[in-house]
Amino acid sequence: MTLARYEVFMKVVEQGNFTKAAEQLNMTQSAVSHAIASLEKELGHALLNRGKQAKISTTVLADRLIPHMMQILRSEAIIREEVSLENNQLEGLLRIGAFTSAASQLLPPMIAQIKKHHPRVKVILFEGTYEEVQEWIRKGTVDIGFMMNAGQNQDLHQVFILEDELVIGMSPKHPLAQLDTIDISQLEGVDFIMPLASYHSQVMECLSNHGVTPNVLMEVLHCNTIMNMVSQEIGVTIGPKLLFQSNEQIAIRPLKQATSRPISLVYRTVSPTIEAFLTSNQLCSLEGTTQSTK
Amino acid sequence: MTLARYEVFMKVVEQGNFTKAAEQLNMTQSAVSHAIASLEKELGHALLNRGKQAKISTTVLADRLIPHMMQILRSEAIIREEVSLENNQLEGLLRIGAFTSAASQLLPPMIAQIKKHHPRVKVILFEGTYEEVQEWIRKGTVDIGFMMNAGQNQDLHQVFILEDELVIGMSPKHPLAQLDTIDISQLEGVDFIMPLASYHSQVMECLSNHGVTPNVLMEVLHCNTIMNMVSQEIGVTIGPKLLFQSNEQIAIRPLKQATSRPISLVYRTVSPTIEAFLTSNQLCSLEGTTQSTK
DNA sequence: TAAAAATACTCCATAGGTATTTTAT
DNA sequence: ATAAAATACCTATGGAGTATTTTTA
Repeated sequence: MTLARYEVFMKVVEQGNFTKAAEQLNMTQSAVSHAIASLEKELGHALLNRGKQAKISTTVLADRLIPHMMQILRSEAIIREEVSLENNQLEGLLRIGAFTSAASQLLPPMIAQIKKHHPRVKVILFEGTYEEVQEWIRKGTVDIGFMMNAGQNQDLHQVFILEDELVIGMSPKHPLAQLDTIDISQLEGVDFIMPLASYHSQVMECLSNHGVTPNVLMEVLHCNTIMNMVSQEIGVTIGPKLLFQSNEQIAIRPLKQATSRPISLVYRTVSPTIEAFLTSNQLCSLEGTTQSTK
Repeated sequence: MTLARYEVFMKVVEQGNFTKAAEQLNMTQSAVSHAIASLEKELGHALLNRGKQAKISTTVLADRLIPHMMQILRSEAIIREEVSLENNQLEGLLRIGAFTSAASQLLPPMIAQIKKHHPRVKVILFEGTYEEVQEWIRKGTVDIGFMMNAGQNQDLHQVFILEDELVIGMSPKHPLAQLDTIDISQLEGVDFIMPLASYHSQVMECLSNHGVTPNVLMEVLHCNTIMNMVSQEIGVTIGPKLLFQSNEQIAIRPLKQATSRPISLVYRTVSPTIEAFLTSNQLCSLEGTTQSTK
């Protein structure tokens, strides 16, 4: 049994395609076909449903085996990382999951730090919604990721990063920008850009909690589009402070009824690369305990 | 990279000896030597300190790698179990850790049950002290084991089995056997067999808590010896009810100041064999929650 | 008919064996 | 002197390549 076969199999499942998997693994389509065939032969059962269907799909047995194959590959990767550490040159792969605001605001300096201390660590960023990131951490698609309200998650380690606050974002020329703090009721009937982005539900909750209905001009999916709309004085919006804070075209005003939520970095199991990532950013976790960085 | 090399390496570490490891793995000493050498070559570092020392010992790097190698082998074993399950014939290895009383009283019917339902599952019993069993579960030496006071152990699943009570064990002819319940103060000055077995500390605690000092005739390590002494009327003893209950030569009397402790089956990660073991004994666990079997 | 998977055939790297030498107690 | 590990040497299995055929959309 060679470990490589699991890697081939997982890549095929991921790509849904033998040929693409072969390319990514720098091997021939034939080798991939052989690998899968020999794996299936050794286990005595089919792992992939091919033919008849459009796409390749996994059998029920394969679905039960995949988590353990992933576990094996992860452990093997950690072994390689530990060895590279022994060579005073950490090498490895760090897959980070992040939602937009974290990816754009928090991550760049963090990645710079780990790259500075450990240039041979490859970082892959997976960007998605809050829910997707959470799922990726759980499933092991990413090694570590940002989460809101991480709370008492069973067996997840977490490091508190900061409190993210919902704020009003608007053009500095907007009348409301005169005020230091804005009461949410002041948004009643105001021209408003409704975000459909990952924090949509929070904004809705915030508005409905206080029975406020602004004049929703449009609903916009992408964060950048929202910010462009806002800076062009089309309307105001509500969003995480983190998202707006580096955009000098947008004035930020706290909400009197501010709702803030903790953002944490969360991971399932330590590994040398995760440890390196945390320590090069002066973050450390105390066994699932939330810990301040201030 | 073949998985087998990890298995070879782990067996060598376990046996501290290439030749013995080779025997257990049904291969030649030469093959083992090759396997270790190629593993060390591939990783680029020594894993074993040989020569100069009497025994083989692991390097610090090896110590860091071993847990992950074990994890890989465990996952691989689970994959095989899942596959055997697919063949309607569960095959696998179940390593159970138990202290004496559990091993002799609780385990036999349990093992009979799983053997009945799944004859191809091999069961290995590891008998040790409470502390050893606990350590084995933690380190993964055993897959599942009995624990006292399992409490809120971080990431261990547990299934409550029963409350085990400290009781007085004595010959039926002993004067105290007349009584239904015995007050611990009645043991003051009484001829006593002090157990050095795994429950020694509990007995000591029980006695000192109530300031009672019986007349300790001897201190005995083995449970069977203790029971023999007691049944031959040399003295009385204190021990877990579980231990005495099947010995009809020994009268059991509850202590008025009874101290009982919960015994649970505890495991770190599920696997098909563990699941089979639990379900064939009508035990099921609710995610780390203590659950009664009554 | 085009793209993807399977197969036939070949090659060679390596896991593992036998026999022997080297090393450590 | 003895037991255990390393090494030299050999074999065979199977992983991976090229070239080709088969299959499915």
